[in-house]
Amino acid sequence: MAERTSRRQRVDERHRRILDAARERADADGWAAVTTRRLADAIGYTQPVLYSHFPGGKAEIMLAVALEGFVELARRCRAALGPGPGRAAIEAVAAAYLDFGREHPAVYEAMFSEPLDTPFGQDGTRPELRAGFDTLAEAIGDDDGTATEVFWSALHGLGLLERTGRVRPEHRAERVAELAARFAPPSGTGTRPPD
Amino acid sequence: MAERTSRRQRVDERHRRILDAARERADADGWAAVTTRRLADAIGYTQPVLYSHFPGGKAEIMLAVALEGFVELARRCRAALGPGPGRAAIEAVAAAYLDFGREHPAVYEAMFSEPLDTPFGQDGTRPELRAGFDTLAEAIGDDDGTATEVFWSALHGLGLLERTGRVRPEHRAERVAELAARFAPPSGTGTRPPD
DNA sequence: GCTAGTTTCCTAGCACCGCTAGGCTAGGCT
DNA sequence: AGCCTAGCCTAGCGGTGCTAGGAAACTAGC
Repeated sequence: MAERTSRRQRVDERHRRILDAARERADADGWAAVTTRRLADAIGYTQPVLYSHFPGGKAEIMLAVALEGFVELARRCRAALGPGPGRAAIEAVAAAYLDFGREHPAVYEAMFSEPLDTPFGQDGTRPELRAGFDTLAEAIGDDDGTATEVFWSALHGLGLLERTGRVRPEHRAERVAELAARFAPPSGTGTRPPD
Repeated sequence: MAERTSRRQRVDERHRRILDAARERADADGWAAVTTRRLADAIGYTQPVLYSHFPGGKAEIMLAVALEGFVELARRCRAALGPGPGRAAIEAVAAAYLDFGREHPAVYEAMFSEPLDTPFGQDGTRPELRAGFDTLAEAIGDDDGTATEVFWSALHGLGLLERTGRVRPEHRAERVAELAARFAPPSGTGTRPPD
């Protein structure tokens, strides 16, 4: 019995090491640099071992990294969200969101750039994918969903355009402030953009 | 002389066929489906011929497709922009922008998902890359640039999240309306979101 | 201790990728 | 006629994701 537990532990630990190696390498050099051979090398085994953990191959590994990313992103946004809605809360959540995207570009890419067959529409969506969206909705005081979708889109676009150098890097704070001003709830401190 | 012109014409026409084949195949099946072998087959030549037109290989072909995309996207946005700022103009420009992204997903991807070493910051940016941005700025009546960057980010994010199925497809019109309401200029018809 | 069966892992190979070196052929020039 | 150049193709490099099949090690029953 202890024998079997030990075996299970070894398998689990290897599972973790695959995901950690994939995430770190991808965040450092992009998903193209994550190859099955390098990944196998990183964990001290050969390619086929990866397929015993992830039969779907590289795509399934990316999906697993993405799912963990959703949990982490939601956790960070939740932590940044203060007691109630308002511009400060929106800015804090936005900054947390963008920070995550900047720190883990490849995880973020796996989360959002791939079609990801699992449903995302608000009905059948898995709870871990839903938590981040709910936090964004709470930040801007939206209960319909449309405003949250637009707010989220703006965050998503901001992170991507910043990463690919399409917007002025030094104006990041102004953009976050502008975004918060545009999406502050009507009854908040103010709805007009600054300046 | 006519001989040389004819030769030049043949080269130019082949150049065009490469770009057209790449764009069509990519928009239909994604850039991963655009391989140098298939591309060479499509134009009736072999692989090395591609490299006489585009020494940088596939990356340079994608860049060329992207540059043409910038021109077309700017043209469409400009055409959609009415006489002056206002919610209707914003909605029209936003719809034109999103339509382009939906019709040419791979062109759009080449335009914005790649790092694209040519500068994008407002100083040394090539005019064809600048035209679309200027149109967006004009639509929302912004002259600073920050609001335009955020507006553009929202459009960018909307298109991408829509394509990857992260937002409810049937709410597209509501999102565009919401976006226009949030970014309508202060002196416009109204600055409050609808509903 | 010995054998049979299972689990675990690696070797070797497939088809495909982007890309390139080198040779063949056809045409213009001297 | 002979050479030179441009244009194109054949063949091949190293790398990719992925998989079939066999070797080795470990477990269980006697």
